[in-house]
Amino acid sequence: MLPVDEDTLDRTFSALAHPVRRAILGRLARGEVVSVTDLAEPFDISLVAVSRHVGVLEEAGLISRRREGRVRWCRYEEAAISEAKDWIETHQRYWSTQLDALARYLKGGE
Amino acid sequence: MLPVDEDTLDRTFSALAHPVRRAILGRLARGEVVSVTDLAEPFDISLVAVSRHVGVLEEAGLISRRREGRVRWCRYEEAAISEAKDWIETHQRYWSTQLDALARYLKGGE
DNA sequence: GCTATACTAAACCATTGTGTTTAGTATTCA
DNA sequence: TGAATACTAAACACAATGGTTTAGTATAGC
Repeated sequence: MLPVDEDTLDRTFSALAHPVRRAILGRLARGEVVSVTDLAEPFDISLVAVSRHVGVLEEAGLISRRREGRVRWCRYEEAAISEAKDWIETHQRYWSTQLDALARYLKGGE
Repeated sequence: MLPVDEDTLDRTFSALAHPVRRAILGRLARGEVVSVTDLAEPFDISLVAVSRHVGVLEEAGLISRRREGRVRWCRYEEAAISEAKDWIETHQRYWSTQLDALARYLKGGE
């Protein structure tokens, strides 16, 4: 696994740390390609606020936007979130290894 | 999988969004049980600042602290990060499903 | 060309985050 | 008991976040 830039992880985890952004990302992750206006519809905040959340997700590389006339079509990009998952899994793996070693020790194995 | 509280995810992802906290968590995830002073040693920031980072990790449930005399021993808690990973995997799963459906469609399957 | 639509930019405000230094509280050790 | 150690709390400064409203830009449709 390639080492991931710390700033990239900062941006990715920060982007995931807001419920509106998680909801937007969750919708896009289903494969929908959606305009900013449509993305904003379920929320009680202004379109401006949603537009900025979308910007944060794009900055983090979690989504991309394609311009078509007046509309910006948003779609999911898988690479960034995979890096976040990889970070978590790496540390879970250390943890599991440690637990396994403890289990073997307690069982009297080597 | 149990639905996870949004606030919990907010706290978990926020906690993971700082490089010092990821480094601390990474160390503890290896199974080490470490005092706050020892955790602070590699960093160029004050012990006070590190103590607060540790507090953020504990608030998020990612670690726990046990008091023993003057020393607070910190250790990894696996539950919280698993929930974060579950959130990511759930959305990746939707995405994969979608990709699979597309692949089947393109191949002319049903 | 004029108006409506779909945004984004800018300015503002309140809150939170992250660092600092200084104090305060336990606990240990001489 | 008195000094050193291992923190945590409190107060401060400053930047970033997340919301608002108001403008501004570009496109679409009449």
